[in-house]
Formats: sequence, structure tokens, C-alpha cells
Amino acid sequence: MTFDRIDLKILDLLQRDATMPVAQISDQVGLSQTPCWKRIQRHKEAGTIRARVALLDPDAFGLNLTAFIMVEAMERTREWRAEFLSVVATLDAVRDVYRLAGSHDFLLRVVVPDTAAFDALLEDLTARARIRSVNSLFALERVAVRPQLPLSTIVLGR
Amino acid sequence: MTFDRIDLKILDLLQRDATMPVAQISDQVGLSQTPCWKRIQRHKEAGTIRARVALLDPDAFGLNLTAFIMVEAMERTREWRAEFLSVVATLDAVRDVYRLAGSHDFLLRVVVPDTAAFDALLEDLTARARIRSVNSLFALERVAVRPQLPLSTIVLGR
DNA sequence: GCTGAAAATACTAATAC
DNA sequence: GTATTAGTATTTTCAGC
Repeated sequence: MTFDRIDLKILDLLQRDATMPVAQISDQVGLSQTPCWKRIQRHKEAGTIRARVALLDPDAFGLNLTAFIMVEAMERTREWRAEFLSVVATLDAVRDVYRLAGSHDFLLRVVVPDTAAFDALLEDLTARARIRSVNSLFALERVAVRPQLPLSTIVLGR
Repeated sequence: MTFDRIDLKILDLLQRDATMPVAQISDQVGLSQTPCWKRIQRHKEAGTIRARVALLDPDAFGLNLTAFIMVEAMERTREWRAEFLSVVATLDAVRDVYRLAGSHDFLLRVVVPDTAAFDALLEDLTARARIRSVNSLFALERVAVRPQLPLSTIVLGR
């Protein structure tokens, strides 16, 4: 699967506003509707476009606290990781899971209503998964949260 | 702006798949099309639905490295924060910015092609913003990344 | 608040160029 | 790749309950 500048432009528009009609996209990228639509289809089938979703306002639901949990594994084995991830998968508040290089093994982003809910989550996590240590970071403010990829930083090969 | 169980259900469906037709949503929540459509409109106007976007596959573009940068401020003043954020706003690779409680002041999530690009970014950041210290976390694996809110954890008041 | 149906719009697919 | 077409599905509005 390869891209040219037009593909990048189309995808960049769609990751900002997926409701934009094909007619408008094709105008902006300098194509007619048919090839533009075919490119979009191709990206959906290839999985480049993974989903189209609605982004909701966390504050509207009282989900006021975002926190990050850095987890240190009890042992650095494949078995431990599988065990840990199977516990984490049951925790709805855990939205993102990254496996890390360095002194910590996993970084979790969690979204909860308040510190009480966070406390309960941490209690649950540490009770059910064998963890050496946790280190939590609390967000006082979500200054910017953007799932969009920085496509402008991509340099196309020649 | 208040929600009932039906609103939560509608929004949960939309944050998983925004292409779902209103007819199908209304079926699943036990409403007919018009009231269901009106509720969706209301949420768009109220800002509960902030946007509808396409989620893209970072690996498809060679954006293989996600890293987190914990920043310690040179001074804990409003002026410093404004100055720092104005620099950060110019860095396309920085996707999320959280202001933190505790020993670090900001957490940045950055998406770059490789470690060389990360190095250049860090160089740029530290050259242009007055920063006391930075601490970077490298993701070896994106186990799960979900912008969706955990609406199932919400308990409705009575 | 709800239902049902009509109108406007956009999407999807196929055509010929 | 473009332009045009047509059929389908969806969105949106409008009546009425």
C-alpha cells in the first residue's frame, strides 16, 4: 500500500472531519468525485482508515479525571505480560495501554469521574495483577487531546 | 444538558462507529428515527459530540514511534506556562498535552517516525522553551489506543 | 414527547471518454 | 485519470398524534 500527496491530503481531511462529503473532498484535492471516492474505499479496505468515530466531550459526562499509571512488572516474562494484560482488559476505565522501554514496563491512560474512582481502580488493579510498583500522574488540565496523526510531518519518498 | 440511558446508548454507539445509520441506531435504542435523530442533533449543537473523525493506522504512514515527555517547568508561573504552550503549539508531532499535578508539570504525547525524529523534536523543544528537565518514555508497543470514553462506567443520577 | 412519510442530499456503482 | 448518469441509501424536514 503506497500513498501519494493526494492520498495524504484526503486522509488528513477525513481525520479532521469525517462528515465531509466526497464532493467537497474531491474539490479540495483537485480530483473529480469518482477517483477520490475510489481512493477512500481503497483506504478503508486496506485498513489505513480503521474506523470513523464520534469524539465526545469527557466533561459532559463528569469524567473529569484523566490519569496515567506507570507500571513496573513483577517479572519481565511473556507470561507476566499476558497475565497483566488480561486483567487490564477487564478495566473499562483504562483506555490506552503502551508497553514501554526503560525502567517502567507499561503506561496506562485511565479516564474516571474522580479521585475516589481512581483509588478504587488502582486498588482493583494491584489486587488482581502481580505488580512490583505503580507510579501515577494526575492531569489537572487536558490542554489538548488529538487522536489525529501528524501527517504534515510525513515526508514522501521519491 | 442532561442525559438519560437512551442518550448514553446513542452516544456510545456513535463513538464506536459514527457511520451507523440513524435507522439502525434507533432500532438498537428502541426509538423511531426522528426522535433519535433529534437527540443526535442536540448533542452536536451542545458540543457533547465534538467531532466525527476518521481514525487512521499510524503504522501505515511509518509513524512508528509514540513517546511521552514529562516536562518540569523552569518556574511555576502562568507566564511560563503560556510561553511553554506557545512553543508546543508549533510542534506538529505533539498530539496531546496534559498539565500535571506533582513533580512534573506537563505530559506530552508525541508521534514521530523514528528515534532520530524524536531526538530532533526534543532538541527543538529544549532549545526554544525554558525547561528545567525532561524525562522521556518510549513506547515499544501500542497495545491499545482508544479515544472512546468509558461510558459504561457512568452512573446516572436519579 | 412520539410516529410515519415525503423531500433533499449524498453515496455507490457503472458507463463512456 | 474525467465526466456523466442512474439507482440506492441516508439525512432532514414536515405533517399529525
